[in-house]
Amino acid sequence: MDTDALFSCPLCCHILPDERTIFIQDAKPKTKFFKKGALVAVQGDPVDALYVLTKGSVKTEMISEAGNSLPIETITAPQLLAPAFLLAEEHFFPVDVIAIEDSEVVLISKSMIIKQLSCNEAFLHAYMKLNSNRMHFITERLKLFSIKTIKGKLAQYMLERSKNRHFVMDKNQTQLAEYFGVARPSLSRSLSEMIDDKVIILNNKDGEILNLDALKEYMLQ
Amino acid sequence: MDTDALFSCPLCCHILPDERTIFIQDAKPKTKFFKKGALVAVQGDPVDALYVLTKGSVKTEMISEAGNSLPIETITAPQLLAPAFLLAEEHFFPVDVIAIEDSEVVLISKSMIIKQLSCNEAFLHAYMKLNSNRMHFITERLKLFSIKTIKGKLAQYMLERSKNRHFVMDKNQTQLAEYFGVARPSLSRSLSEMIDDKVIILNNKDGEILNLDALKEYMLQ
DNA sequence: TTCAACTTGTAACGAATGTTACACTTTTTT
DNA sequence: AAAAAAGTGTAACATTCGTTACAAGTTGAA
Repeated sequence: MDTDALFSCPLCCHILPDERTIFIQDAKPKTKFFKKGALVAVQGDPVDALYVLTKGSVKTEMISEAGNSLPIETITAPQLLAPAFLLAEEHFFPVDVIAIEDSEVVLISKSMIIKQLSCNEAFLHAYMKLNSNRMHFITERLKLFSIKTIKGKLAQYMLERSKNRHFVMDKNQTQLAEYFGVARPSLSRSLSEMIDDKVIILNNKDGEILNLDALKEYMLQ
Repeated sequence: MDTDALFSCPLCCHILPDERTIFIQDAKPKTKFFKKGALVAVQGDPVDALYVLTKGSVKTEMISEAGNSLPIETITAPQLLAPAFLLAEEHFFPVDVIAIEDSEVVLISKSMIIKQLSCNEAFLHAYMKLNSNRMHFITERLKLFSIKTIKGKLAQYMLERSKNRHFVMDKNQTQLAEYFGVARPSLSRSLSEMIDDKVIILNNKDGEILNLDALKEYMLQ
C-alpha cells in the first residue's frame, strides 16, 4: 500500500504526520489493485468506504452496459473517488469507474472517516470544500449538456477557456466529440461551419474569436 | 422574518431551541422579499451567504439569458438555495433562481455558518448529508441528459418510478417535455410510438410496462 | 526515409427531433 | 351550462445530427 500517496490525497493530507501511524492501525485500510481496463466500480455499487486512488488513473462514465457511454472525467492519483456519496442516503456509485492504467485503490471505512471528521477540523473543512468543488464541476458538466446544439456546446467550451478572444483547444476533435457526447464527423462539420461563417479561426490548437456576439448566439438555441 | 420557517429548514432545525435567540442576535440575518416571477439570483451571482427560502417557492434553471432555459428543479420553503456553493472555491450560483410565488429569503452570513458548523455537530452532519444528497440529485439529472433519444429518456423516467411493471407519470406532457429539454410534440410522438409498439400502455397518469426488455433497449442508444 | 497509426475533412444519406399549425378532448372557471 | 383555458394528438416540413465511408494530412517510430 502506498501510504505516501494516501497521505498526499487532498483529504488525508490533513491528518497530521504524528497521527498517521495510529490512523493506519485503527483504520486497517484495505488495498485493491486494478489492471488497466479493469472495472473499479460500476453504477449502483454501494459506497461503504472512502475510495482513495493512490496509484494510476481512472476514468468515470455513465450508462455503459452495452450501448453508449458518456465520459464524465479522468482522475489521477492521489485523489478520491465519489467522496460525496459516502455520506449520502443514496450511497451508490453514480458512474462506472474504469482503470486506464494499472491502479491502486485504498479503502477506508466510513466509520473511520466519520470519526476523523468530528475530531479533525482541517480534515472536515477539506472534505466539505472537496464536495463543494465537485458540485461545481458536475454542475458545469450539466450546463454543457443543457445546450442542445453542437455549435452551442463549442461556443460554451471556447468561451469558458477564452481570454482576450483567444483560446486553446485542450482536446483533439475525437476527444472533444466524446466529451460532448456527439459524433466526431458532426463535430468536425459544426467546427468547419463556424470557421466558414467567420465566427472563429483556428490554427491547430489555438483559436481566435472573430465575432463574439455570433458565438454567444449559438448557445441560445 | 419567518423564524419558524427558518428553524424548520433541514439545516437550521439542528440549532437547539435554547440557542435560537442568540443565533438570531449574532447572525443578524437579512430578509429579502420577492414577488412572483422575480429573479432571486442569476447565474454567476456570488454566494456569500446561506440563502434560506422561508416562504413561497422558487424554480431553478440553467442558461436563460434570452433563448432556451432548462428547468432544474422547483424548491418549496422551508429549504436552502445552493448550499453546496457557499464553501466552494467557485462560490457562484450555477443557476437562475426565479420566484414562482411571492417568497421570502433569509440570508445568513457565511462566517456564521462556518462557526455553527464547527460547534454544532448535528448541524455539521446535516450540512454534509444535504450536500451529498444534492450531489445525488444533480447526478441523476445528468444521467437523464446523457441519454440522447426521447424514448430513452422516457424509458429511464418510467423505470425509475416503476414498481412491479407499474408506474405513475407525475408530470403532464408539457412539464415532462420541459424537464427533458425537448419539444412537446416530439415527446407526444415518441410516447405514441412506444404505445403503438406495445412496449407500454397508458391510462391517463397510470402506466404499465408490457415489454421490459424493449423498454431497457431504448436507453442503450 | 518509410510505413503505420492517428487525426482531420468531407460527402451522401438516413434517423431523430424541432417547428408550426390546427383539431380535439379534458379540466377549470365563470 | 357555457365559456375559457389547459392539455393532447397529429400532420407536414425543416433542421440537426448520426452513420458510414473514404481521402488527405500529420505524427512518430522502425
